[in-house]
Amino acid sequence: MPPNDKQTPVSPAKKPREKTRVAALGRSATREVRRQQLIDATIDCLARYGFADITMAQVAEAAGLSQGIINFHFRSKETLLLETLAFMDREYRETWQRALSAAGAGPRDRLLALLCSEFDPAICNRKKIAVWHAFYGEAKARPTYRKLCGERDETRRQAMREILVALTRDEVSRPDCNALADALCALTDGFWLDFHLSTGRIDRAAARDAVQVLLAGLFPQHY
Amino acid sequence: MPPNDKQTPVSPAKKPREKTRVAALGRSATREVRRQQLIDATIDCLARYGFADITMAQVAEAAGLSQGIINFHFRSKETLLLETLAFMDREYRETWQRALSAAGAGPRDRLLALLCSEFDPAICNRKKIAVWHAFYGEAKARPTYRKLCGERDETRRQAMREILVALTRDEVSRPDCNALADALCALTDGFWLDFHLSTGRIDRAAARDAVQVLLAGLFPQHY
Amino acid sequence: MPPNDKQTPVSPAKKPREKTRVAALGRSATREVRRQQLIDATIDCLARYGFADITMAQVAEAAGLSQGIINFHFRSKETLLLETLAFMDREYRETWQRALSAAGAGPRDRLLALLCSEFDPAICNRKKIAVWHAFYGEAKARPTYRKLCGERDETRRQAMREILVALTRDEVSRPDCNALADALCALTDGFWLDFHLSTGRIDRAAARDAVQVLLAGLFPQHY
Amino acid sequence: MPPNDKQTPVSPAKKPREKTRVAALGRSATREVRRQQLIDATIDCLARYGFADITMAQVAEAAGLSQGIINFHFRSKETLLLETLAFMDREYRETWQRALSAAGAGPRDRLLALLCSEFDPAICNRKKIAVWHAFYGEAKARPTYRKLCGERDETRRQAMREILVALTRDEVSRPDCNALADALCALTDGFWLDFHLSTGRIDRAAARDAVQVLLAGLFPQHY
DNA sequence: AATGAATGAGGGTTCATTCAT
DNA sequence: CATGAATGAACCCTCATTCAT
Repeated sequence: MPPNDKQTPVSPAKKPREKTRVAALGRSATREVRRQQLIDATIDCLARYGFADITMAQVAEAAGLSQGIINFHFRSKETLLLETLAFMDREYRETWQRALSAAGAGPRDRLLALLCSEFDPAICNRKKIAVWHAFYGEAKARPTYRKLCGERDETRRQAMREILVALTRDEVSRPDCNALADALCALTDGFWLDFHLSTGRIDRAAARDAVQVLLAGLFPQHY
Repeated sequence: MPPNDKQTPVSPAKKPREKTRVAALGRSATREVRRQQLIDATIDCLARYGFADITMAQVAEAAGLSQGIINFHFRSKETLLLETLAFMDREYRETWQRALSAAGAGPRDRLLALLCSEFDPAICNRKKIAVWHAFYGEAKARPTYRKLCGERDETRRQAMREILVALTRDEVSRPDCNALADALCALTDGFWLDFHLSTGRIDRAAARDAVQVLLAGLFPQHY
Repeated sequence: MPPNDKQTPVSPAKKPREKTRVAALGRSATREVRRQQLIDATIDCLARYGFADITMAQVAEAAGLSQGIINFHFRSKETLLLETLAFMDREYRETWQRALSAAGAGPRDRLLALLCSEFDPAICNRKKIAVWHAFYGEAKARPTYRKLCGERDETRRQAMREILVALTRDEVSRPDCNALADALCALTDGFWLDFHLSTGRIDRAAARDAVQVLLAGLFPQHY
Repeated sequence: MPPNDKQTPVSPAKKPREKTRVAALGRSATREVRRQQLIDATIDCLARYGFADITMAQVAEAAGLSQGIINFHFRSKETLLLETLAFMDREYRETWQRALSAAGAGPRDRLLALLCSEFDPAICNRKKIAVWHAFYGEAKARPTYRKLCGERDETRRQAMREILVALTRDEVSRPDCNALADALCALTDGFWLDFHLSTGRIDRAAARDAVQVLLAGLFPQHY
């Protein structure tokens, strides 16, 4: 099971030439529905064409809507892209926070839950990973992107630190939890890059296993 | 010491209007010199403007040359970009291979050398890292990029595997060296992303230390 | 009366800077109207600037539209040029076919009608002739042009042959109708070139007369 | 025998990368030799690429010389083109004038000689005809070309008129020699266009025959 | 709300011309 | 004389954005 998969097709109906393009959802789809529809299409197109080549026409086409509509629902291309990033940011945070909530109070399980949530198919799949890297690629040039992505990581790292502190509370020679948190976060980010660059040489399960090998090495009493 | 630094200014003199733009190097700079000059400018501009916004005019300006010259020395924008990636690929490979050569034969030192070479300022600095991520960001959309980057990683991973096998040869319960190699490679890649997204929260030394913390945990008899 | 004339001015109003350039025809002019508008402008510009120097900016300006519109309605410069040729081809064929239809069944009148239709002001005027020669000039380099022009001529030549066969049916020593058809077709083509290269030294009427002199010499019993 | 043929190859040696490009002719080829070399290459390229697409680089390449040399021997592209036209003009005039000189004093033979000289392979071949039509195509846009081509035709037409006057001196009802001259000149020009647009449907011999059919019809007592 | 024709700035690229060697 | 790297203006085309319908 490589970390991509079903990946919904960009343009479900290849010929939207029939009169009422928008018939499917009805002309009175709420504002929010339309916006999400466009954000989804943006994610598809970003994965498919990349940041450098994506065009508003492609996004509109992928959404089954007309050219001009993006500037109606979003102010500009830049806004659409930013809100797409914001959406992915929310989705990402919710994933690991939900995993933590489900894990209970023990640091051993919480650490595992936090690490494994990185490989949740909802966020860890070819398309989403490609889009994340598209945003990373622009981060240097666009401070807003860097800030958002940086904060996202920092939040997770902070959670990681706290769990590690709890986990190692009773150890005789406590390790540097900050460094460990940095390393564990880097670890999963690195696997994402691996997913992104290789074509199926490693899958989510293998990555998860490798993480556990490391955990077992680091915390033999816990894993 | 954050992992960027001196970063030579893109356009030192903002006024190239004086007659002989090319006077500095002489009109007869060899073909290779001119090409490298343009590749360097491309790296600067990619870091500064990103893949989506880089223009050939910017590159030419940054190189202190005229617009048309790029299509003279390279065939097209695409070619220039590709050769820039190829150049960075060579530089990267040479860095860790040189480090390995210098490390001698012992697996303990070789592993450390390989890991630490990732933090060599020559390749691990804000600018170069930004450029790498710019290429990563386009990898999904441009198979050639993905292939190059993927192969680069695979080569290093293979070296890592061999070292780990040697290192753990005499252990009673040998760990999964493939998984470990994956993890250690992911680890350094993840730190690069950290460097890229955060603004100075971690530096090369800290990352190197964190790696050693991990090594100490994993191979207490060696580190 | 030289074979050009009124030649509508390329850019009637030199100042298209007022907000709604397209106001005259309304923004919703049908697709076909816009296309024809651009083809007409292309004909004007081809006659005025020649194949080597025509630019899409000139055509758009001549049509009173904006630059980008050409690539919206036609795919490329090449397509616009080709469709312009196709339009002139249709117009040309319709002219002589209409003349034949109007001429009745007698070969004597049909021959005269076919020959005279070449001098119909609708197709035989400075502008159109210049455009035809612009296409002829490119025919060697662009097989599509050559093919279109060649077929156009062949169709007419075939009609000419049939008329000549009918005309000479009862003659004792029948001439070579194929050769005659070739010659008569070449004759009018040659007059077009004469119109094109000379400045008013010969006009449509004179050319028509010269053709009749020839006919009288060749078919004294008919003309 | 279609009216093209041997057509010397544009670039005899496909790889002029060997050091001394100019070795063949020697570096000290006289000024005139170089100029003619470039004019010949221009004729080749005009036939091959057309007026719209010919570039100085192609011409230099076809001549086996380097880029910058054209602006050395001719002032500009425009000058080169103009001198190429002048060369072809001279060649053309010399051909029919030589034919006339060889024909003796009798108008019957002179008329035939003048007409047949149009089909002399030296000037009537695919390449040269293509080049002539390339110039014709630009005639409307470039008055100089039109003037040259127009005068060329007028000179020949004048010769034609004088011969026809001499030929018909003793006829009872003398035809309109001006109109006849126009027609006969148009006739051969038309055949050139036919050669140009059709691919081998007619050859020089057939065209010459067709001309003779016409002459026989017009001047039965002479032909 | 939605459409899609229209706009026009800006990009990559070509190419005539220049000029140091 | 000849070379070919270098220049820079101009071209075709793309595309975000606007706006009449």
